[in-house]
Amino acid sequence: MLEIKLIREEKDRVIAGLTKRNLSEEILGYIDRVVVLDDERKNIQRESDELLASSKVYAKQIGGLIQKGNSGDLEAAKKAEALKNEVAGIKERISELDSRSKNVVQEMNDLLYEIPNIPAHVVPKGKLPEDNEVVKLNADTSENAKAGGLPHWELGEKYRLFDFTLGTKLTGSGFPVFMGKGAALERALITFFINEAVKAGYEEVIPPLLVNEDTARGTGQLPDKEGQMYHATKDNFYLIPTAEVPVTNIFRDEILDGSSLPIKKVAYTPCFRREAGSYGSDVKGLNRVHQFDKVEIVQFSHPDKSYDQLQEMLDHVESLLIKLGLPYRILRLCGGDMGFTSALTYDFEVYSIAQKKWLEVSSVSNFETYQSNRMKIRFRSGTEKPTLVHTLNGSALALPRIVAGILEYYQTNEGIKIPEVLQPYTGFDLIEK
RNA sequence: GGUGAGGUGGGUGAGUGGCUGAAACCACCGGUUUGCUAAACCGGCGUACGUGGAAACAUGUACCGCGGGUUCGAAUCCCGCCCUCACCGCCA
Repeated sequence: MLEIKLIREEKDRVIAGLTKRNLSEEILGYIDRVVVLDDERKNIQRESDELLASSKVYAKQIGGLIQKGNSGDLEAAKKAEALKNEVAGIKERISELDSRSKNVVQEMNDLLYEIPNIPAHVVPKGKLPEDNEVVKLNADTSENAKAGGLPHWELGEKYRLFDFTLGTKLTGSGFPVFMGKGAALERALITFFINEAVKAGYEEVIPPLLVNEDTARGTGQLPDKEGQMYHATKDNFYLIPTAEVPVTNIFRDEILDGSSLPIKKVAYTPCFRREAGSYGSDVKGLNRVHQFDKVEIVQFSHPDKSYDQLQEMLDHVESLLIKLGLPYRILRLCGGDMGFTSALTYDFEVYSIAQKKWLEVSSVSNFETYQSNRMKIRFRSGTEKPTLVHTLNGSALALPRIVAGILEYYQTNEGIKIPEVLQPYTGFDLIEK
């Protein structure tokens, strides 16, 4: 969530930034409402603090009087009773203020949850994916370029690499079963991606795949995307939709040592997404599934350095695609297409030559303090006050679409060639019938 | 899953109704002393929000796992939940 301080102090900048997202008037109206509520919160606290202070004084007096009363001073005992009545009145007022305060804070937080992050300066205006800015194109998409061939789902069947029908039997649609060289390729990619990230200075972590409510709230999955997560209701755990959730929450409610920044973590996890409402050619084959593997990189950065770190992450992700030799492009997402919590997002897309469409394989974002404010992830340098860190994350990379891209791009009459960098990991260089 | 013990500041740990935002020690920071280092000594050393202030800072309130309750007054008593440890059961 946005910092209330920022909204108060730089309201114009906040509103100007948010208009890039094409928000409704209603949401923009929340800004003013939040400030009003915050004022109310302050007034309530001021009064309540004063009453609490006076009741503390009374309590001490009463204590003294009761002691005197116990040693026979009837006058004191009487006075104690009188004061008790007085305090009872104060207490009543305090509890009144208390419940008002709870309501105000609740409403304020509810509204703050509805206000998305402020897009960075470079974010283009726009509503739709078409408005995204192509910042790099490293692919030949012309008709006479390498094109055609079988789509990956047919290749998967032909070479027995994965089986959707079997997945449906075991679970339901969108849960593919990888097998044979398909499974080996999957595993090879995971290890390759992790090794590359470790080489780039990321520490590997293996987090839990189920998280509690606090953790899901921390990264904004709750309440915004409740319906997107699988929910184990008996224990009230959520299956993670991305490693971002547990990994970013590692430092929830922590004050980090400023000299430890940036902190870089990489995690491989399966990801679970209900994808309610998706349909059509988007969900064909591996394009969109309910369970998939992903290697995620996460950084906790000093606010002054976070855009340098973002660039570093972009370079890292790009290097993976270059090493795999796949055609790709990089998009800077427009205000309307960007995630709710992000300040700046770059998407990496691989060109599917058989489907003649772009497949998103990575999304790299700087969240600035939007997540860290919610999670209270701060750092301190020397004796300074704690300050919110910037959080960043990106896929490096999301597996199924990379597999799709590789299968389609590297298919030949002899079979599917394995990119050279992967061969040490797969142990074979060709997938044949 | 059952039984028992327990959750206090960065760490160890005292504290069973008021004088405790919390002893003491360790760690850490500043200073004195000192050829240097160490030791010794002195001082400081949580977070959030409010109020005043340009700021340094001062001050009020809250916080002793979390949430309720009892009481004039709760770290301390009561209830619920979470977690940790030990033993038993089950088991990869």
